[in-house]
Amino acid sequence: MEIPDPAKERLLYLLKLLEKGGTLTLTSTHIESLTGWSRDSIRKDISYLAADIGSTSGYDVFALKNAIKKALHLDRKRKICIVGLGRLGSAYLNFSAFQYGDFELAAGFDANVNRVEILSSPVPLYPTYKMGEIIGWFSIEISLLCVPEDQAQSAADKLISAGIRGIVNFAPVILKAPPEIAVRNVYIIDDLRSLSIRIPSENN
Amino acid sequence: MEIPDPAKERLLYLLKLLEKGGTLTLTSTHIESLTGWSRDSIRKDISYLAADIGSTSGYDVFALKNAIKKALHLDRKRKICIVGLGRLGSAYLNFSAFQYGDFELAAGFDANVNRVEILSSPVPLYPTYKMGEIIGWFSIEISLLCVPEDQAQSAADKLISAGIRGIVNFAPVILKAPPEIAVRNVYIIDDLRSLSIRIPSENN
DNA sequence: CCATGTGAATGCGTTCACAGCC
DNA sequence: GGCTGTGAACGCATTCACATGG
Repeated sequence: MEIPDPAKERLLYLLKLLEKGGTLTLTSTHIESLTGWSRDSIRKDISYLAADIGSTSGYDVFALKNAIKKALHLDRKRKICIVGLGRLGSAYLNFSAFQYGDFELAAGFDANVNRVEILSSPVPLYPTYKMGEIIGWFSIEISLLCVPEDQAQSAADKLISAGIRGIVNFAPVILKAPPEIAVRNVYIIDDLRSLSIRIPSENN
Repeated sequence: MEIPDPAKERLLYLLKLLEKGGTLTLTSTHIESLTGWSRDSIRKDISYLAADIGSTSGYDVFALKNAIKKALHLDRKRKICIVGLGRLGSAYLNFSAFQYGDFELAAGFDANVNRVEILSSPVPLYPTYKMGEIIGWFSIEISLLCVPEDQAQSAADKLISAGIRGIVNFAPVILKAPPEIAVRNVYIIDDLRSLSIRIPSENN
């Protein structure tokens, strides 16, 4: 059974919830109170997993986590890299979740050779022109794009021709990329707008 | 006519696109090539705006921008604040888009009184215990929540009882909040996962 | 009563198809 | 041919309703 996209997003959020909460078992009613989604849709979503995780007394959290990870293909480590080692990029170099989590930071890139040599980092750093070989060599799938606005598109182009599959874009631009490349924009103004349209009010 | 949620999200993205591109006029076919959405749904989305912006030769970009802003209630400034003035929070204090854009930074808060007094900032800073009065006084609608993980929930509780309407949460926790409070989580691991499930592949 | 799971029914968002216009 | 705009048709996601089990 193909999982509908909205259901995938909910399952992703549910996974996050399960990873935090300390309980061993959880019912759809309980999840409803935590998320606001209907019991029915929660049961349906979980049923898409086609795994044997529910009993008459709720879901086994451990089994449910694994089933979601498996169904959404989050059950293997993926390699990532950082392009642009300014303030933001170099901060992510030492982000602890990239050292023990499911996303393994494999390399950092910057056009400034000097910066590449001077920065201390737990992973190897390279000048930008080595992106092509390194990304293929390490099988890097996703890149954080942390370069200044005016360099974002050209850096993205290099990443794409190097074979990247996904980009987390921190620059306030809309990247042009072929549809098979997954792009996600992280920019505070977008978030504020998205929140604004969800805030109900007298005059809104 | 009530605008469907998915259409709202597309319109928000379209607005961003319009604000970047320098053209004066745009057709649905052109937007299709920029976004990958179908011409049909684009026309339908825009028709929800019920504004007179399309002609036989495409849409007037200026009128379209205004119509989207109006329909999504983005046609007025909203006040925001920052809670937690560590690395991230204090960086946003001086973020230029908060000085000329549609979101006006009105205040910053931190539990550490010393930090509140020492930091230089273009907006007034207050100790946390003043949140209640200040948020009401300035009609602040949205807060950036930049405190450490273990303080996120209690800070959120204070914001909510002070009357905040939306929260951009940078902490890697799931905030408990009543449904009428809009919450948006900004956390890189979530973005990476969301990208991962959209990356097609042989073994995915 | 509580729970999961699932086919069937509902309802909503997208797509279609065509009218109207340049 | 190009374009917008829109009711109608379609298809998919959610909800319902009920079977099954403790």
